[in-house]
Amino acid sequence: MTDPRTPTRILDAAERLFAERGFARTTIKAIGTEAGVNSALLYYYFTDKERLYRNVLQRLMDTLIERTSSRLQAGGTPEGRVLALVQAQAEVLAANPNFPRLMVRELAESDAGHAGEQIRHLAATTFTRLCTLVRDGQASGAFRKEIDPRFAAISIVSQVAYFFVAKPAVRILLASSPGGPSPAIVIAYARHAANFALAALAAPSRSRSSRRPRRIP
Amino acid sequence: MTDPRTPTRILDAAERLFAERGFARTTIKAIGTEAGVNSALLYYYFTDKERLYRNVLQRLMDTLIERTSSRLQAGGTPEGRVLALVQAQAEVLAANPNFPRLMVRELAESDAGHAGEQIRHLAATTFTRLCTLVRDGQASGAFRKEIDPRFAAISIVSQVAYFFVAKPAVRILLASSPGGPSPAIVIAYARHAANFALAALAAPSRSRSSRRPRRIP
DNA sequence: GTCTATAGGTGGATAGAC
DNA sequence: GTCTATCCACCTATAGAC
Repeated sequence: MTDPRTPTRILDAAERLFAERGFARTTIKAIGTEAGVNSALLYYYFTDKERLYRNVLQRLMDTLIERTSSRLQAGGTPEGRVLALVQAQAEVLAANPNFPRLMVRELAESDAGHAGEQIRHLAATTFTRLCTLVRDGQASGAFRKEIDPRFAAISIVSQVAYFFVAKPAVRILLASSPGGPSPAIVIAYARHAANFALAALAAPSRSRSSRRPRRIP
Repeated sequence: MTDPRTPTRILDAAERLFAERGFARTTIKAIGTEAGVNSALLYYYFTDKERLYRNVLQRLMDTLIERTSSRLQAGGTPEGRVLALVQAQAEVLAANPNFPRLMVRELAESDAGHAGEQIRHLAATTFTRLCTLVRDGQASGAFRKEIDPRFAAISIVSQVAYFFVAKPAVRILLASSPGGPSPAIVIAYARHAANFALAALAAPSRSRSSRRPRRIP
């Protein structure tokens, strides 16, 4: 029985299991069972386990890039664009809970990773884009100039990314349901993160000499 | 030949390999070789692979707790204490590069983790402590009251934690050496992160009506 | 305490029928 | 395209000599 949905089924199952258990602990047989197909089929479609894994990652990255880049076209003030980026990032990660887990595993794997190159490149691209954005804001006078834009980019991305990675711990702090924080909380957090970043970046209003209390040099 | 340093050697080797490759991809034989001892000895000292892993994690967590709690006794202003916490966290993570990797793996593993409970508890404790600290600052008027202290705690921890997790990507952005960012950069980043957080938290100076530009409600 | 040898189990991958 | 059966490599864990 030829079923055109078989490859998709396999990818879906593989994505779920790889994210939950990691590459090594996930068996081909388990993926087959989860997908409801015979495990020998995985070889027919994806040659071997390694390639299957990379396919999973690639599919995830494609949707990520597609969904964010459409949200980032709109110009506007630097503040508005930072805001849009943070929210787009939060939305995508919230919609694909498997992505942050897989991504973080790859990052943790450093050099021994399966798809380290793809992932590192993606992360670096996000950082770089944000970095430019912060520089623009500094040039326009909206953001404080003493901040290193590269560091700022890391700070901003971190807030959102880590929220999803550390979900189990966050769940305890927020006393939220076992399935992770509710969509409402995720949205609230994303808004908080954007505000937090903007408040940190904001140039002091040119009003007074007593600018801003105690910061270290 | 009885050698009292054997258990330590094993733990050191195991820590390195588990952090690099993860639990499943790390073999008992590889640990033995790395430690320069016969692999059967691992069973003599640690019963089985699972327990060895938990011992590695436990040792790491003990040093983490010890080093940070000593740094956190000192009272002071809320700003000073946030500062101290961020820097202590950065120092410990920088000194034990294996820790963030192992920790993040466990977090990613969600429920299927080997030592999930320990790790989640540790993370939650850190969050909770910071959370209280932010609340104190809000009570004293040093920090803005509209911020949810739990969200703030997540934002603050994230900046530092993610920096170490995403090292490979950060490396590209910062164009730093293959061994990861230099100590000087790590210190600089830690200072940035503390400032970033404090600037975001700081209550607006009670000077003017035009407080702080464009924040979303 | 340390080592050798090996049992026993698991999982990736292939051959070949349908 | 899909399934059954199976091979083979590898790894955990133990038995037992020294």
